[in-house]
Amino acid sequence: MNDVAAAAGVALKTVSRVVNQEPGVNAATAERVHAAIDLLGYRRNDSARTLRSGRTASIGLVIEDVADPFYSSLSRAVEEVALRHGHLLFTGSSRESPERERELVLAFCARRVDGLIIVPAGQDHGYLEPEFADGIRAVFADRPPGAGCEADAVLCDNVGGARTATAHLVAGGHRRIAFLGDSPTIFTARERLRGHRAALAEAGLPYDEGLVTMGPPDPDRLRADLARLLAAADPPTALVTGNGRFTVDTLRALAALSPAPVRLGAEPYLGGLALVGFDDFEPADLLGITVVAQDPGRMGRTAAELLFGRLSGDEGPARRAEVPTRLIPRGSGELPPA
Amino acid sequence: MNDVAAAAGVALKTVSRVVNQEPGVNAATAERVHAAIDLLGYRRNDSARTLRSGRTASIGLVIEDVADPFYSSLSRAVEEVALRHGHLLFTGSSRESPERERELVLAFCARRVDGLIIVPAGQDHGYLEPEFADGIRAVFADRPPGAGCEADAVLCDNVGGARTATAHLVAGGHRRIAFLGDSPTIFTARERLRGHRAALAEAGLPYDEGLVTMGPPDPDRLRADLARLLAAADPPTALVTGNGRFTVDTLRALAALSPAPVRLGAEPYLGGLALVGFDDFEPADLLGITVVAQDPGRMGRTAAELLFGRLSGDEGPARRAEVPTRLIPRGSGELPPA
DNA sequence: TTGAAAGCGCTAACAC
DNA sequence: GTGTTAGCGCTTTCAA
Repeated sequence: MNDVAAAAGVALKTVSRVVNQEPGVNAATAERVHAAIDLLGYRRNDSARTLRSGRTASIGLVIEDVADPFYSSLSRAVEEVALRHGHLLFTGSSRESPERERELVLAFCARRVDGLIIVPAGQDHGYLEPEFADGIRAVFADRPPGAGCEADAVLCDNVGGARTATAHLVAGGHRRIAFLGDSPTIFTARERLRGHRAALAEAGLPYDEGLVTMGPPDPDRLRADLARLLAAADPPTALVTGNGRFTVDTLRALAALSPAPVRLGAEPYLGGLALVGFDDFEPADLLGITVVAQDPGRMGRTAAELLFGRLSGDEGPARRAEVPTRLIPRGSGELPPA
Repeated sequence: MNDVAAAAGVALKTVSRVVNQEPGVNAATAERVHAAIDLLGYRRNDSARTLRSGRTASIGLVIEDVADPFYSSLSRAVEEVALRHGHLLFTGSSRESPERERELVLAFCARRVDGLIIVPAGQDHGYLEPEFADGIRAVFADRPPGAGCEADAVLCDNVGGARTATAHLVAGGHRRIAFLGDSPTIFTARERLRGHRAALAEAGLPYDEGLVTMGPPDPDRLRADLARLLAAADPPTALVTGNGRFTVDTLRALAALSPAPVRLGAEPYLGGLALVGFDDFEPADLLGITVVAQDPGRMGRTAAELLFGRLSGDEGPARRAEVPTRLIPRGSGELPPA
């Protein structure tokens, strides 16, 4: 900037004004400065700008795994909003490790991001306290912050969605409905189970623990659990799967267990079992799978807009936003009990 | 840092040494400094560190779209390697716009990232010249840099993979094989078509332009093209689809066009049409779709490792790495001609 | 083993 | 409309 100023025969500050498009610079002077900039190939150093102004024009996003379609859709939406606000985006995957979540968040904070969007893996966010005191803002997405941490959160209507899924099957005449969910350590998994139970209770159906299996996504375990369920004296006639990955893995397991070839569409499906998946996934339409769809794009957008609201001075108590779900019937959830 | 130094009764520089784990600090002194750090809740400001030292310990990744499974897998691999090298990752999606690609890259450069991994949308990378001169390193992934830009690139074996796909169908007895690809403005689409043509030529089969449709991913266009192909006097007996999105959209179109219910597995499939898709996608196994799989994770890892090699002083001429493909037979590609 | 001083490239605050 | 000065928080260099 110094060199540019010298080349243009003006003061440093004038160059700064031109570069930042501040008003109050003579057009002719600005022209000379621009010429000098082009001549010298000058580009502003944002690190210095950041250091001086205190704002980095960047935000950090911590998710579970970029390669998971749910989170990558969320990422895209966040990226979109960030760019519209002139901010750049740091991304990191926690891989469901509280340790990594913390490291990533703190690394972003050390870079002095203006704000954070966090899909928390851990339950304790006390480590954010000093950052909050420093003025960093955070919005939690998909899962709430740990107890004692006052921060905005954007959540899916997990209970309502799961209730809808189960109620849909109940309305179709099913009485024995199995629930295959993620590990109960995960917030969304617990909430969805709650919704499932609520639907059963509303229908006056008993809650049978033998029809519930929850655990980390391990195809082998899932297949074993499913085989056990189906071999029982009184097997389920329908399944509710707790997220996109579980739905696909369940289909794989069923295909492996099924004697007859698997068929697409609204035909008798997978040995007559009905299925409703929580969370939509790419070719669920081709597979004829009924789902309760989430809206990761909307979740990301909502979280990002909430964050930028905070960054532009919106104070006030922590907010909770809830993103609705939508039942999409495609055949598998409309099969009558065998 | 000043405050910490005062609290610990040492000089600023000593705090710096402790924070950076530089050798040559008395254990007792370090202890006092640590105590002061904890007491004051001090965290280093990386912006200032960056400004002074000139290294940001961050890299920028520009891809086409985070929400595309191919690129999100690539992202995850890059992220993994970056973290292992103690670097943070800026991510941005160009959305196939050369304009946006350029803006993102330059924004990352203004942040003084140490290096870049770019999936280029544009053909002209002259704008990188001054950045290269400044010491920024770039590795291109999935597509090569525009002419005149000397930079490393990690590419998929597009020609070989497409040749394998078509040759596989030829070996199965097919003589009329349609190719449904992405817009010819895209490098990979052109290369894959080349591979397809090479396989036809090697089999002594004619190249029929009427069996090729290329264009941006638009389901309606694809369906119209497919309807036209199938209604022709001499329709194809097999299809090669040019990427994951096209494969799924082709299946959708076929399902819409098909009078009979669509079936999965090795059964007569989609009116007897055989299909090999370029690029694997999540439940292709469930759908029984034969594919030539790419390896986005390996591509991302290779690109990132190449970049970090450069960052640690590896000079020398620009390199090209090629990531192999793998044919995965699942039924749809093994159907005989109708 | 520790410290003092200079300065990275920029913007804020205030002259003129 | 333009310039001057100070200083953001750190690392580098050199001295003790």
